[in-house]
Amino acid sequence: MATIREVARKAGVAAITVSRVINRTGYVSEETRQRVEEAIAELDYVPNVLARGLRSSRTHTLGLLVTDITNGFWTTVARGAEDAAVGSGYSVFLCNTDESATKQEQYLRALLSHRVEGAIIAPASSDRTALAALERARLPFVIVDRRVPGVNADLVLGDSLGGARELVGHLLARGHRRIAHLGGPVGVSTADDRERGYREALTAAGIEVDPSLVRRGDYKLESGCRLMRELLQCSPLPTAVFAANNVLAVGALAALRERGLRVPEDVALVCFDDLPQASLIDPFLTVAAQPAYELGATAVRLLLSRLADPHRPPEMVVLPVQLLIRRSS
Amino acid sequence: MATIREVARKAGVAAITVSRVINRTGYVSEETRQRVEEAIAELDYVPNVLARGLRSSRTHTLGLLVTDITNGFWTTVARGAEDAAVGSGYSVFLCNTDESATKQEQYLRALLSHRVEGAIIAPASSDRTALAALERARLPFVIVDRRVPGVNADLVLGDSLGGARELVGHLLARGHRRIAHLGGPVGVSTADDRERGYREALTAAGIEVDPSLVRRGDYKLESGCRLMRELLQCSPLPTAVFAANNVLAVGALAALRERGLRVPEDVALVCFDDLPQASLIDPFLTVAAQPAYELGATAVRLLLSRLADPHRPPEMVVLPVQLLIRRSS
DNA sequence: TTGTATGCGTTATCAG
DNA sequence: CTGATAACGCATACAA
Repeated sequence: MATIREVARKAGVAAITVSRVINRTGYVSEETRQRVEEAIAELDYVPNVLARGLRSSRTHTLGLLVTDITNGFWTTVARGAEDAAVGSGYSVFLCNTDESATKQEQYLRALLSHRVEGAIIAPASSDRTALAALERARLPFVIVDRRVPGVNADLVLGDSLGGARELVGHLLARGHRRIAHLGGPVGVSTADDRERGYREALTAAGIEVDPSLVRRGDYKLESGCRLMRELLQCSPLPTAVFAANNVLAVGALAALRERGLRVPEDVALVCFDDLPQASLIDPFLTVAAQPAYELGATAVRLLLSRLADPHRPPEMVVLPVQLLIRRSS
Repeated sequence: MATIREVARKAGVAAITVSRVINRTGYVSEETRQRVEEAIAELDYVPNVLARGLRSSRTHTLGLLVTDITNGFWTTVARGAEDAAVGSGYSVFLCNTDESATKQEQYLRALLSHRVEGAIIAPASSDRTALAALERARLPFVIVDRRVPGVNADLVLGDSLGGARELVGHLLARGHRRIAHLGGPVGVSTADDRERGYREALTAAGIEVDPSLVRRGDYKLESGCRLMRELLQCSPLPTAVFAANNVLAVGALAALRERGLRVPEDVALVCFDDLPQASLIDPFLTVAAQPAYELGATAVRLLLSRLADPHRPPEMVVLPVQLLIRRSS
């Protein structure tokens, strides 16, 4: 691969002049610029970002850690983040932690090692020490989707509490009284908030929460399937189920089918997060859709604003969720 | 951030000794190693991959270009690739070209600029000049999912032709005679092969292909919707539809619903590529599932083997698809 | 408007 | 087993 010096020699200038042409810094005469650009084209010159980053400590790169790359919610967050970043001249390293604290740690090291200028993190664990490495390294970061207590960083969330209340309120309005909850990981703020919203909605309606109808697992398919199977042991059966996210809901559907139960005829089902493809397919679950694209884009905006002003106080942005009512409930 | 020299000073050794400890190259006494590792831990030292890559031109990084990050097929390919890469000490830059030749070009430049050691590419266009930049830069690469005529590179494909024949064969066995085809982009090998398989299966069954039942678009939701609407103008209506991929199928479903038609009662629908979540939901499309994870993993294996032996002749690997028969057809 | 000297953090090379 | 020196490709600081 050609280097900046080879380009310079071909164009009959010094390397720094080529640098100035590429980066549009400083003055270069029109004629010189022409010659340099020709030389660049002829040699297929591609600047070496390693050398550039090493010298300038500006890598124009951000990191994004998501917890489940196969979930449409997260790929949409990623697209929102990427579009916002590219629009500002940054690229994004997309990393999938799979809800694993170990993978999260490895990727955070990798991001530090690549000298990204900032990171957007959906924390796999609520343990704030997991982010301590970033703080020690003074790497600016934004937390997305989940609160982590005691971490002093910008934060972008969907309104889990409000969304859960609305979903359960929707079921109540349809006449359901025996409503179960399939919850996510204990300690993950979205899961905790959604359970709280569920409880508050029931209590406000004068319904006592039946502890046997509240199950917590993790945000995985198997969990949804297993917890739903457990719920189906209850008697009487719940008439409706509120799943804490889309993956849990799909797992629950599998368990329901297994038992020959139809949605919504036999059991109503609602969940957090949209099912992009399935939304076009029966049974059309009612969902509380988070603005995933905006979550990603907002996180990048906050991060870039922090890079510009490292001393501004941390912000918390809570984006509203949208209730998409479909025929299932 | 601490540098290797600071670690060296703290441990009372030369920088190169720290390097040897980190990279497990050369001999270091057990006692020295201990001291160095302590210093690394105390200083939170994270090696700078920019400097490392600059000096050694080994970045331990691969690039992966996919055409649609929101499609579960491609996220699964990415996971397969990533697992295989990480297992061999590589990390992967995941890039989403969105089927756009322009984005593909930008990302290829970015990969060259980051000095990745190799790339895995799902070509957004069948234009081989799009890959010329890689050949000029002598960057080893593997093509995945789609053939590009005239490119001399390793290739990993699913069996589009065979899978299409099987899917259409399945419909024929169910008694369908008027079968439509929703095809992908003209010139994209998967789309071309699938149309060919469709035609061959019909011809072999003694059925003449009705040109008005064959529509080609791109692999986007809108395309599936629009083409299906067009098909619904035909008279008599087709009794079955073969969509060239999962996204087209979902678009087709939307158009069918719009017209109040049920799947499979009114129109049978089959497609290429699985619908991971929707598979648990009605209407349970019969699909030809490609081994997406293995496609990704195989591509990485081929790429790494090429890095080890740049002169071995290119290989072509065709992985079989699996017919998942569900109740829709 | 252009150029020279220098160093970013690491590892290759050679020396001991 | 350990170290000194130089160089990777580029951009900063300063000079002309």
